[in-house]
Amino acid sequence: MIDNQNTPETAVKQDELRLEKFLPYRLSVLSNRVSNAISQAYGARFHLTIPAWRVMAILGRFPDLSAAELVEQTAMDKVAISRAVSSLLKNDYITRSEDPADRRRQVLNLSELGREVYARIVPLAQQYENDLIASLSSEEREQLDGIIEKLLVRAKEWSERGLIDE
Amino acid sequence: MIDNQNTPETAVKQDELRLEKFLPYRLSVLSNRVSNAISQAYGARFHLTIPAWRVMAILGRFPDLSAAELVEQTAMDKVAISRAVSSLLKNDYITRSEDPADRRRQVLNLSELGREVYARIVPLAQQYENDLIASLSSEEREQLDGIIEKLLVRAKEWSERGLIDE
DNA sequence: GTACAGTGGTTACAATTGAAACCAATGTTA
DNA sequence: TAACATTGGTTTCAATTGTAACCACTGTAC
Repeated sequence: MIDNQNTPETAVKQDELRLEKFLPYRLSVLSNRVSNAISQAYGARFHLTIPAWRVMAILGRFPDLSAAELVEQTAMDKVAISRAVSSLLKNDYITRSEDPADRRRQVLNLSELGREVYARIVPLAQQYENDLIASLSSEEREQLDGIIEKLLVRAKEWSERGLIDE
Repeated sequence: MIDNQNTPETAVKQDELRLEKFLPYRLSVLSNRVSNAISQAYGARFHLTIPAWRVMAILGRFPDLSAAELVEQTAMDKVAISRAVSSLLKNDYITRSEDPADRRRQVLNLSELGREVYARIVPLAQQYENDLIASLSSEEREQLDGIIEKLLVRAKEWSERGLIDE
């Protein structure tokens, strides 16, 4: 429908932006498609939102965390964590206990039920990841790993040290 | 704060998910950080949301599109496009004219002002992209390009043909 | 012609999200 | 000890987003 012939690969004006090749845009499309697909898979089965599943995924690996430590681990904001935690408590997927040493702090863990759900979702998630990278060679997978790591470092610097030029 | 020593690279239990290495998660964190940083840069200066800027970016390259064609190009949904278009009209960043051949269809274009803004944002966006990939070698940049393309194809198949196993 | 399906686009309403205000407990300074 | 800043976490309210219903117009079948 859209005539592309006037913008051949070899001659792009510098003052034009080829959105379909613009990395931030491609990352956004890719990430949204992937997250939506996966969350449909487990969301329907276990009534989990993306933030809630993330909290479970972290607690599955690192027990005895507080909400603040979850914030630190996930880069999610504290309100999102708070809501995810309260919905997980309603589902009985996690437990919460007071820290006697600091009565503001509340220690979170997967419940028995939560561990069961976790154990069922993990292979599902891994299956999606495997399917996603199925068309990559093993060299490409290693390359991707290193590249993403570098990009994450850079993007984190932006959020910590402020933006370019400012 | 979190003790990582009990999960060395070399020995990960298969029934655990190392979220910080899980590709969908990393993509999400990366994409959010990048989009937020960039949109802060142009959003503050030009009162543009991410969807609105995307519409401008497409119209800057492909004039005379209708809203439906924007949907096709961007993979955004039609409501988001409609809202972006109406806010851009308010800003006088785009123009809208009826298609005499089909009175439902409305043809969109950057206005004079819109072209000026576009011309100022494009280098800004490119600067961010360059900064993001600054730590990649030129080989890595090419690798990334090809890899993302493959991943996008796969993820698109998910959204078109339904999920794995279903 | 009139019916009726399909398309372009907007509106309405509910769910999700984010920013800021807030409460309670702790730490720090004097 | 009293004052005040800090931290952990929740609530409130407004902005953003997604789904579905909707209106206007077009194309096709009869």
